[in-house]
Amino acid sequence: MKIGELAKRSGCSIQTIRYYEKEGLISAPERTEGNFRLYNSVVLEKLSFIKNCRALDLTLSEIKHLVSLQNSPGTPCEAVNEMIDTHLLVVESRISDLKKLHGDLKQLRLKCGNARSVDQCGILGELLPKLERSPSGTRK
Amino acid sequence: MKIGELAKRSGCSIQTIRYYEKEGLISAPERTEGNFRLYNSVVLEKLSFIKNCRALDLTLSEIKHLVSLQNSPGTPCEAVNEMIDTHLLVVESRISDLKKLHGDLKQLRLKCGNARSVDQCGILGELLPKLERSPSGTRK
DNA sequence: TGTAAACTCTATACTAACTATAGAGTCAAG
DNA sequence: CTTGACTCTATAGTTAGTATAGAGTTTACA
Ligand SMILES: [Zn+2]
Ligand SMILES: [Zn+2]
Ligand SMILES: [Zn+2]
Ligand SMILES: [Zn+2]
Repeated sequence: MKIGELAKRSGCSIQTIRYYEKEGLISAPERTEGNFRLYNSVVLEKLSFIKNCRALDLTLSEIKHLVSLQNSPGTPCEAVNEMIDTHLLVVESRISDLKKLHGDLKQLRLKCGNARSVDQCGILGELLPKLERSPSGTRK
Repeated sequence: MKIGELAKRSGCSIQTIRYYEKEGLISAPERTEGNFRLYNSVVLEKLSFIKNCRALDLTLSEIKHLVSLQNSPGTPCEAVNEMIDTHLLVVESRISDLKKLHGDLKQLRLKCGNARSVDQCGILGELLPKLERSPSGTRK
């Protein structure tokens, strides 16, 4: 199987497959005489594993770690659990950041109805820093 | 005020200020004889505006758009409202993606207790592609 | 006056995980 | 034998900065 077919079957793009190879997530395959990569179906499983991990937003470096763990089957799997736990914490904190952001944006949105002009826009006004507005005769 | 003082007063790093200048978010200031940037306090307001926008996770390109709107005060502010609305949608979809991810991770975490070995890890097992497991005598 | 410290300058490389070329080579069909 | 589809490597771009290197400038102090 050449890289084009692997791409179709795995759902990874050709460039992504070459990128994973360069990053050491999958091993370099044999080549044909003409220097084309030649894959067997085992790599499909590897790519599938990587896709599953990426769907959980694990980083490539974390995935690399998991792959290397798989290659030492006897060792305890504690590190896997810890990785997932850590990852959960990251995701939770991202969610709470985004919720705060969402609240802020909602509130900001309320500051302006339609059809004002830019200089009177309630949203832009809110984004500007709060200044002592000099009421017209005051100076610096 | 030279760039170091501006950095302290604005809370942006020196590199960030130069970066914003390069990206056209703030205008290039005067220079001293020795080619040092010289700022007046107006730029503090501009940086503050940018920081407020970044806190809402608006992109630099969106902020650039807002800045250019501010420079045409007469035009209607509809575009501002639309930007915030669009941004809200993006944030909402990120939140729901992350919630799904969180659920998936939680469930995955349950697949493994402590103290197993890597080859029997429930989490790794879950991440591997589902295969017809050949029960030992079966072949391809 | 000399010089050392602190500051600033530009240009470049790095981050993450790809994507998108350019330009060259390979292969199969007609 | 040529066309088209495929593949190769190397390089640049994406975002919003951060972090250098190496050079020049300014300030403080002895
Ligand atoms: Zn993680
Ligand atoms: Zn408005
Ligand atoms: Zn946006
Ligand atoms: Zn486990």
